Amino acid sequence: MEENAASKNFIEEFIEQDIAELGLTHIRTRFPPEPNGYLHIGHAKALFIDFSMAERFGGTCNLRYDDTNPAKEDVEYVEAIENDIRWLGFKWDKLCYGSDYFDQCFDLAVKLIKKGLAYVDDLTKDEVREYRGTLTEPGRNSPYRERSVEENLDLFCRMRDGEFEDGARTLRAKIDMASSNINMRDPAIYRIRHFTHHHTGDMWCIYPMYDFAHPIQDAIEGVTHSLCSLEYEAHRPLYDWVTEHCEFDPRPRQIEFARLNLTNTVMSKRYLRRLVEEGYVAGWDDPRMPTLCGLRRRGYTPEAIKDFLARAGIAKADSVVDTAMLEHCLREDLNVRAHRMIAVLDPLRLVVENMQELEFHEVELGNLPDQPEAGTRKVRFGRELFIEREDFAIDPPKKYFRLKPHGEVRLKGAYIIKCTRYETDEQGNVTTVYCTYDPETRSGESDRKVKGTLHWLSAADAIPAEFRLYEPLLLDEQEGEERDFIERLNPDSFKSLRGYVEPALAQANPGDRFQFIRMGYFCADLEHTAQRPVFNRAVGLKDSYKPGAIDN
RNA sequence: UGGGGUGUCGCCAAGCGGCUAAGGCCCCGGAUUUUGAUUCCGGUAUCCGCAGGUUCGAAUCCUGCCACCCCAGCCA
Repeated sequence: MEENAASKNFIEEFIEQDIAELGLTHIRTRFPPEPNGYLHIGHAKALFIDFSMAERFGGTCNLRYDDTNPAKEDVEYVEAIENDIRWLGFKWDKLCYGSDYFDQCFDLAVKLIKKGLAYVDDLTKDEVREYRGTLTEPGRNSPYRERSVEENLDLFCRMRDGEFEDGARTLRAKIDMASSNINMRDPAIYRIRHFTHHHTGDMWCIYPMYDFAHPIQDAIEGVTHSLCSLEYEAHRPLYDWVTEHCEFDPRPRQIEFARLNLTNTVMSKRYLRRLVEEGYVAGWDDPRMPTLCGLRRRGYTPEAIKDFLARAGIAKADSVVDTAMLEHCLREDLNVRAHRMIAVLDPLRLVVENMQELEFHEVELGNLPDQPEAGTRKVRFGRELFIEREDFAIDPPKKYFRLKPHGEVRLKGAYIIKCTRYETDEQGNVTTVYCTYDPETRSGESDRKVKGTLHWLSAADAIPAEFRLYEPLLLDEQEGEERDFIERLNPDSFKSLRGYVEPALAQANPGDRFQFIRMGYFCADLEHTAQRPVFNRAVGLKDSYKPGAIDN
């Protein structure tokens, strides 16, 4: 794997600069998911950046649950998150919970109150909104803004002690209601939430806001670089305000990068949740989902995902990366290691007329091209075979290299056959194709060339299997008005086919990946068993055959 | 509209005042091929959002304009 050593991304440049100017000796980052959903490939980008930046400078990265809002979070997700991160192959230094710092957050809030930098506000949610002003007009000070330190301390402690209802009061940072940056107009830093927290139980009924808790968590853990996505850029002044006035030293630095977008894919948790809850997909791990569990079930490898992320790059420009790039990375990874097997997804009966009923010839197939050390396996060639329905055409288009009446084709690893005739049903559908094989053309024993090579299965040995084929969940965005994403859903994103696989595949375990020759890369599904084989197509092969093409 | 960002090939993305604007994906040729796969060669921006300016010289500096994204949660 060649590396572009010369080119650094902007985050590396910042970190190098900080190392040189601040004399940092240990770089520490953190990956801070909120446990309110499953990780998707967008999170994988953040993960990749957090871990790779730390690693590049010999530092470490913590996994920290950003769990300051008990109403949205659940333990169900914390286990799934750890599992997904491990699957990707990242190793965190410390496993932390933001909620483990609630004591410190509370103490720091008290400290700010004592410094005259925070106050308890009695304004309602609606009033706060009114007082905040707009993008163009400054806000007004809350009538409670000038309460004494003593009163604020008393009220804040009573908030903590559960004396007030949810929403009755908040603790606000006293900054500047006229700031051109709305995030600095006395942001709420604590709110009352009588809610059982998945990690701290009923210990607290007030919870710090992200903008207050996050910089504190970073500082406490000794995070040097807090890497996050672009939408937090406007919050950076507040992040810095918190670490400054809480008097942390050294202080972490927040750096923002553009999040990942993929063509024909939704990434927002809100939309993914709708897909699951409204039944458009089978679950969070539906192979069409961009979740890590979905990609895993689909057959994606951690290596392919990380390679993709590295290739897509890290920058600040909003972008939408072509899903073709992700698919390319998977093919490139699987090409060198997925064993070549045979599956006929849409079977058509082929009878070799010059073979006897119980006559079989054993032929050997290589597991990996150009890699004899990957081994071989033996299969039987017999009178009755299955070929792919699309590999036979009565009236083929030009440049059709497959089987046609009186045409010749090679059966992979076996013989060259010649089509003699075919039968159809009343509707004209082909039911059986007949051919003769040429005994002189056994694989490896003949120089005779024919243009086409087909995959095939011996009907006597083939095992019934289900194949699940996937297409993008979303259709291309139309020009002009934006539709609700539900209307963009691809009605044909999932198709199930009943066909056959070669006997060796019965031994496959869920998660095993193969290339089914000429059909694509497949992965044994979670539900796969020897009795009921099920394979998901992770990605098709590149295909330069264009049946409709006009040839000159 | 106030603030904060971003604009380099169809899609990502290098480039940080000086040879003919990296690379990847996609696409198109051609060679090899018992996967129309892989592999291998070769091709694809006289131009860097637009307009001015500075300079011997700019995608890189300056000015103005345009487009897009983010911020008015007691979400993260």
